Amino acid sequence: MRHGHFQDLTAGRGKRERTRSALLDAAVEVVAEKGVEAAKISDITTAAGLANGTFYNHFNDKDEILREAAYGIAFEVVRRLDAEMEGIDDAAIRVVTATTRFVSILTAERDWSAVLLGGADRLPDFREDLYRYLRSDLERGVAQKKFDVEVTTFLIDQVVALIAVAVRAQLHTAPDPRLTREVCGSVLRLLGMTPSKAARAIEAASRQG
Amino acid sequence: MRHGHFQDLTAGRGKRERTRSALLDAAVEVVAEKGVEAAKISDITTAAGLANGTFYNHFNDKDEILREAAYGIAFEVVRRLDAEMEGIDDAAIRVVTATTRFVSILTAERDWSAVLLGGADRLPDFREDLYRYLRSDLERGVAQKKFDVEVTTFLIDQVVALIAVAVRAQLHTAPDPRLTREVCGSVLRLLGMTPSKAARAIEAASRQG
Amino acid sequence: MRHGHFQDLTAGRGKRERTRSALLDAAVEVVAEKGVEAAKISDITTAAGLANGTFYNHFNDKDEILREAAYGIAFEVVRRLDAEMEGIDDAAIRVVTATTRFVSILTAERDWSAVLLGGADRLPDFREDLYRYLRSDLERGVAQKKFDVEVTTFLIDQVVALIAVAVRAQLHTAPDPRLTREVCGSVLRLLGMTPSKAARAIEAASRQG
Amino acid sequence: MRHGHFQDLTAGRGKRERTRSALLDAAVEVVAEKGVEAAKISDITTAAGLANGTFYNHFNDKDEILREAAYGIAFEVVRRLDAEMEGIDDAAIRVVTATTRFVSILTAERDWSAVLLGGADRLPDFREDLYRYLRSDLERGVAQKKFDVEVTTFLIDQVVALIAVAVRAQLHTAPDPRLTREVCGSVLRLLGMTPSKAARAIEAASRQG
DNA sequence: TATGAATGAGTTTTCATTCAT
DNA sequence: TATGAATGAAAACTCATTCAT
Repeated sequence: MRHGHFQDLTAGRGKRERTRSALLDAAVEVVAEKGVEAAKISDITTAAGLANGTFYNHFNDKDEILREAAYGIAFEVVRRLDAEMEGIDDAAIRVVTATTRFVSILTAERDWSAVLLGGADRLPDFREDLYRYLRSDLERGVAQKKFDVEVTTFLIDQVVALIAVAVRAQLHTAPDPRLTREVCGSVLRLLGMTPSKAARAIEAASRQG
Repeated sequence: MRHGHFQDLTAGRGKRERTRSALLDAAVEVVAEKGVEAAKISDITTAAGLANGTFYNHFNDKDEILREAAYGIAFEVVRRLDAEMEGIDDAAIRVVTATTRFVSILTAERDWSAVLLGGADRLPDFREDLYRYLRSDLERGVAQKKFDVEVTTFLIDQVVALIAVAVRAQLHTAPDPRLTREVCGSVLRLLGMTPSKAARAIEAASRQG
Repeated sequence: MRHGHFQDLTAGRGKRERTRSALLDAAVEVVAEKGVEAAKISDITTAAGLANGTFYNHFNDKDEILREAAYGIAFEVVRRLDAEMEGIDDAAIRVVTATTRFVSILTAERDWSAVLLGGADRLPDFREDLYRYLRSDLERGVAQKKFDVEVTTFLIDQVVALIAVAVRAQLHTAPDPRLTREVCGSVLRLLGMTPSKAARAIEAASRQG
Repeated sequence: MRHGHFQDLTAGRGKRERTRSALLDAAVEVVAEKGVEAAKISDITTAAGLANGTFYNHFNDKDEILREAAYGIAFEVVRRLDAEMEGIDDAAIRVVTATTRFVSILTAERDWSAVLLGGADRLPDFREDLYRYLRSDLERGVAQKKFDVEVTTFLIDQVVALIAVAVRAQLHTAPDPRLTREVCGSVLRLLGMTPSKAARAIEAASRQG
């Protein structure tokens, strides 16, 4: 363990908080490396440089720590996204920006993807937040006559799946902006834009970002 | 355990084959119920009505039986698909038909999805087959000027992800043809068709099917 | 482990039953030696000459094996008692005989006491049987005008407590028939007999036994 | 934790003493609730509203605190008993009074029983005191020709066992003076009094008390 | 081949005890 | 002295795998 998002959050805080964060960061690291199922409690404590039993001073079981890790990461991702979205009015550009940024965050913080993907069903409320968020952008696009679709949960599922493909594709290789750009095009076309309009929106977004 | 695909395949055959099939069917059933990781060897033998140790007369470990189950199922899915695709020339209609049929097979045989989804990376060669297959249809569509995209593996990843969304959406509910139809539209738009052309292609495909 | 009651019971039976019995006998032995709380699962399997995990092929936890051991022993004690009580009509002699025999069984099979005493509350139904049994003898004594008490559950509690004192007293020393005889007197006096009548009844019982 | 016997004892004293008492009271409470074996050190400190490690500033282990708690309680019980016994000459009335009072103390201070019963073998010297005490009353009864028994340790074991039955019977229900009275009769009969004389002694004792 | 009991390494989990603050 | 987080030995429990029948 070197540092980690959770330890950053609790840097000045009490010892308990810092140990807890060390465990959370270690969990993220271990899950990224070995997968959710293969991650043992002892892997986590070892990665955190702590004794085995210490785990149980802070969490009841693997599920609990993973849920919390996933939630913390999700929260941070949203926080970073939010910052970039402010002031963007055009729905297409919003979608492109969000997608691009999302993928870029997850390819920068590689370990996060495994926890987020592996813990998707651990985060029903986060999922709801994310979906509300996306839904508002999609509806804005429909209102702006940019998108030609009916906005349903099922549609959002599809958008999310496309973005996940982009994340996964860059998970084990160097980040490749072209893939991200491609998937932005895919999302826009999925939402009913023609290939050419989609391409133009991406162009506009990249100028603006 | 009642019957199962693998037992159908080996109905008249020798005892060894039939036992083996019972294990494969049981594995599919158990994985569908509890997931790949939670499925224990003993769950499989129990579901098959066999003794614990019998497993090792046929397979070396869980991975092996799952790979084989996934492969057998994948093979059967392709077989059924192939039958329906013959004689269809229009790429858009081919894609719609394949998608529709694929989803319909997996929603009919519910247990198959879990094995296929959970065993995706266990089937590198099947994946290749599937991708070659899809690729030819997509390229045909580009040649026919129906699709306006560059056909890459990454694009196929996206198409597959959309189809998977449709399967997953119907996994725990009654099958809903509207969802399947919707996802067909999504795929066609993803491939660069306009919403209206996509809708028309779906219409045409459903008349033809 | 040498032999043991439970292994005697399952001598000719299948392997599963015999292993199970070995565990039960080992549990009795270990509990007698270290007490209920200090007895570890691994002590039991070691005493039985089995691997650790084997325990869980037969019982879910310590409580379960102890409950079963206590029940089996209780059953056997009752069986042996029953044999000796047949044909005795005089209630006082019945009580003396039962007490004497009970104490003698438990001092002969030393290990049984710990399990029976330690598992008393694990055996609600056995307790009920035992109480019904005692109650009938006490009521018989009242009907015969030998005993001058009101027969209540609370009274039986007291009789049982006196007998337990006799068992405990001989648990860690050589059996001493005088103690048993003494406690028989105590029980009869408790039940309202005069010291001299009580003494005579004991005399009579010992002639008869 | 509200108050407790040990805190009463050290009310005005220094902090160290008061903390120590809080632990003792907590130990009594916890043992009453969960039993000796199940009581964890951390249960005790938690019940005392203290930190985990504080325990070791005062006691070395669970055994030590329980021994001390049992001793303190035993001491207090004897103190209260003594007060009531003064000036009673008749041995039968002494026994009835002691029994009645003892049971009434333990049913009033419910938590004490568990510690006393569970810690019986932790208190060899207290046991000796108690036995000397009882022995002198029994011998007095024999000298007064009230009791018709040989006074042995084994006999005292039996008397104590009967009293314990009365305590236990009222442990989880509301106190019931009839049970106590009943057990007084049992003790007197055990000691060789006839039922009618025993009844009269109890009558006399209750008039006197 | 099928059986299913036994195995024991691998993990989880508990909790008395230590120790820096 | 009090704190309470960390420790790690010890115990419980799981389950893939072996093997005698």
